Amino acid sequence: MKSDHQLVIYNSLSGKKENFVPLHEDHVGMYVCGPTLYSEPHMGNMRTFINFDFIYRCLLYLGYKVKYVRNITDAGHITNSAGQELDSIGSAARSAQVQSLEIVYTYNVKFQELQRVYNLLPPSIEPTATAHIQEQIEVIEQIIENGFAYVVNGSVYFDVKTYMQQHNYGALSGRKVDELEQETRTLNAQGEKRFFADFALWKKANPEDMQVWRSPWGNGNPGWHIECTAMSTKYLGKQFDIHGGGLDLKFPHHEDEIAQNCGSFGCNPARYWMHANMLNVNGQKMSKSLGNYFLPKEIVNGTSALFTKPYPAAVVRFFMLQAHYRSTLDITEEALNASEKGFERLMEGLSLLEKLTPSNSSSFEVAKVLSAAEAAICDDFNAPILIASLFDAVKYIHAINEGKEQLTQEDLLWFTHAMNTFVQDVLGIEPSKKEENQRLSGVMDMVITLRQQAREQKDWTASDMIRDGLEKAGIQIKDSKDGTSWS
RNA sequence: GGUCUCGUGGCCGAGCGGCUAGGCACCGGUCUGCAAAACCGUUUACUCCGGUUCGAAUCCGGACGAGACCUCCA
Repeated sequence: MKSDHQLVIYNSLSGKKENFVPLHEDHVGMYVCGPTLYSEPHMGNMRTFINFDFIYRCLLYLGYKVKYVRNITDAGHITNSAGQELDSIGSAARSAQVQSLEIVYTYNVKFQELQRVYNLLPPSIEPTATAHIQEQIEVIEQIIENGFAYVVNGSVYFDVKTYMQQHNYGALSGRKVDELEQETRTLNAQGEKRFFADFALWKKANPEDMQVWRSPWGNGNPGWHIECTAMSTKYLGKQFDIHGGGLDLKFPHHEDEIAQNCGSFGCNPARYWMHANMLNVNGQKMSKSLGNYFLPKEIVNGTSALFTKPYPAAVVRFFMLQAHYRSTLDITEEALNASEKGFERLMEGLSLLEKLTPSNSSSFEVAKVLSAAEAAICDDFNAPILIASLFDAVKYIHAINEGKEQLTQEDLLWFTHAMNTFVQDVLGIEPSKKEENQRLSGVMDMVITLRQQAREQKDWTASDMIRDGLEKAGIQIKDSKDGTSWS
């Protein structure tokens, strides 16, 4: 690790910030629960992926060699909370009258495209559940062998009661099983389960299931949580450094993952559990069931009913990083507009930085400005503080430009390189690329010359007509001492 | 109902015992033919009531309000 600051991470398991010490020096293994591809991920899903992408980038910045695994759920999850069975991938496929494979493939292509648009670094590996059925079966067999699961009528259930004799079920979510029991006792038909809190590791196939695999217990589907245990173990080992996901996965998904890992390999899979908070719309969690969601592509192409205009993906990303990953974030047009302005200010600062002229001496310490940014990264990946420190740096950039502050050639290069690293590599914000349209710029040069002539002749009517006309066409004229520019 | 989290200025959002967060908006200024843009400066705050403390937005207790999880969910 190249930073002077000690990296501190908030661990959901302990509820505290802890010094980060990787299992293997300079290496980090990180597993993040990815999307379920029976529909297109919405903006709330994207926030989680953006947050973990930022965390991934921070770790890389700090000099760690990171193995980042983010799974893709393409196997149907079966639930039977109230005796009602639901295969989400299967249902979507049936209604669309196409094979489930086709659905999953279609959404996967869209998801990959979204990752490019939102500038997410590709994970080291993106394993799919369907390609790891064998591994899942092997983990289940191990759990059975260890006595923490039982087979009933072609299904396999995790035996929470037996598990609790040796392990702490509820360590992550803070749930007590006897409390859970009081809550659920009245509701549900226990069915095949021996104990209400038991959960399915393998579920016997239903006649209408589209996805069915062979197993030692007959044809069926893997349970909802087993894929993550199988894939994280395969690619990162029985224990690794960081396990992340959305806050809503804490219980039961992550709790059950811990149980499965302890039940098969005897240890909690991850040393640090990290949970990203939700994206809210009007104070409520964005979710499919509430119907208050919009898609990441809709905000970019301006087709979301919530917003009056499109916002570049980089602006949306910037907006999200202005809040800490552990806080909820409310998305509104007003807030987005504020971020867009700030985003432009930062970008203009960066482009001005490239044009600064060096001096013989430096009037301030570059290291001090940069240190604040690095400290923010190390303090539980505090993106908003990082951004605030970059705005502080922008003030210095303008001061240098106005001759109020100076930097030597050497310091200026250092400053420039660091700023670009923080913005592009760490925040993952690509500077807005000006579309270099040769023909348009030729025309604009001419129009500006015409207007300049009118101005020199004090023909304000003509000059304002040109200015207003361009404004209507979405081109803004900027007059300054050094001449006129447009954007 | 149970478990938990949160309530910060016009908006979004950091901070989490003493030190300006930041962005946007507002206001003032510089610049300008007038604008716009840009830059500079700047006002406004910690839901309420108690307690601990020399000192609390920050810790403790209570009230009110909001949200999450307990069911697929990032």
